[in-house]
Amino acid sequence: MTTARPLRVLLADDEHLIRGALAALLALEEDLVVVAEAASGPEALAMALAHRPDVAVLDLQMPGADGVKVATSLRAELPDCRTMIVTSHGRPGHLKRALAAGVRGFVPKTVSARRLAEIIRTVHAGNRYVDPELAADAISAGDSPLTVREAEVLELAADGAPVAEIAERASLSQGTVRNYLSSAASKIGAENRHTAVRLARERGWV
Amino acid sequence: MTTARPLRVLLADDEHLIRGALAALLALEEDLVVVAEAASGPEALAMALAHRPDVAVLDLQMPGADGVKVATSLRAELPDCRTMIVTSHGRPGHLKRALAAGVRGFVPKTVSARRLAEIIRTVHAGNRYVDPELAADAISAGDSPLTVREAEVLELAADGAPVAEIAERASLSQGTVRNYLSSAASKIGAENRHTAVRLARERGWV
DNA sequence: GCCACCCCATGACGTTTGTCATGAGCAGTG
DNA sequence: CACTGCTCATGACAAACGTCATGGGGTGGC
Repeated sequence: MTTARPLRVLLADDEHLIRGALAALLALEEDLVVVAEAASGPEALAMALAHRPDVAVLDLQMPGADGVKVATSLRAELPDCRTMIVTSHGRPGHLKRALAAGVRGFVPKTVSARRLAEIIRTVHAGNRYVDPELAADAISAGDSPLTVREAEVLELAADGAPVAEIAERASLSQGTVRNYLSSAASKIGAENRHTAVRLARERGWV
Repeated sequence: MTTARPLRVLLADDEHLIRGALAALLALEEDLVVVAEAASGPEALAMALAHRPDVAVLDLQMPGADGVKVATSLRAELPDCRTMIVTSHGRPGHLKRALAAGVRGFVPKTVSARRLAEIIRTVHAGNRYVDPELAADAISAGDSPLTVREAEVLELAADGAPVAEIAERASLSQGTVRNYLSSAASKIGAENRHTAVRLARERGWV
């Protein structure tokens, strides 16, 4: 039999320990070769352009630009490169954003390395793979009921700023801000904006 | 030269991917042997009692019981076992809690595997190792200026509950709760309790 | 034994929110 | 074109919140 051309992988994760360990484990798979590693979003992008991998395995949380942002850029600049996201704490909204960005694989870090290798092959073959549990969460969380402005105002309220400050930053009147916060909270089912922010965060709506 | 007795290591992390990868990397070090792995706090404890490792490498965030809690239990039940914490997002307060629990090593996951192996040896030799950057953060964050009750009330306020609910859960009058929240916020330098909660969290005071 | 500090409470005050009614301008849809 | 839904605004009222003054009971230090 002929030796197939190896599947070229880019690995991006800001934690050296994990990235290195992962590279070592993936190296055990004969058909995979890690051609580049990156510790930040921008670096991942640069590395991808330089080494043109078949599959980019991106951590969700990285300094500079998160995995989804990198995936979006990659899709534009390197369309042949498949992207997938690996994450510790997968929230529903992330998954949705990722799929919208053209990501083809979304897995939590609780999978085994062997399984990850399989998924990399799946993704490379042009198929998609989404962790069943995360998918279920995403479905049960549903779509955001918030309008654009409601989400916007809620986000500005995220760090506990008073209404006056939110109004200024959003260039809205204080009354309008309070109306939006009120309707957002009632849609979410929260008693006040602070729990509303928390719940919206959990569901990936902000 | 005689072959020294290998250094027995317990690895606890809820992310299979990372734990497995780590185990593989540490296995490359000739003097280290990973004798047990665990995916949760209670499991880590049970495994430690069963296998009696020399050093327990614990992830900070695990289901069941976090790394520091496990370390506390280990100190009581297996005093000869040295403990160390590995974490992704190290906040000052965690470090403080960890040291108080008798943890001898505290490192972020941004270190390399080789470096981790060195630190495991350092810890086993009876020395301590704390990541310099985390140590600096901890020092600059300083000690909590909050009294016991202030911290307690602040914690109850963490999820955005109204004063009435906090008062009930703390068995205090609403007025008292508001006084504590007020003084806590002013000590922290926050404008309201919500930002106070956030800042206190960041500094590890709750 | 005085003093400092924490704990808990009460009452009162002004401010900030949450909520509701109401309405105008402006999309997109059937 | 009528209708619906989003955006933005105003005004008003009740509830929640932040702040201050005040006071009693407790613990620990000097």
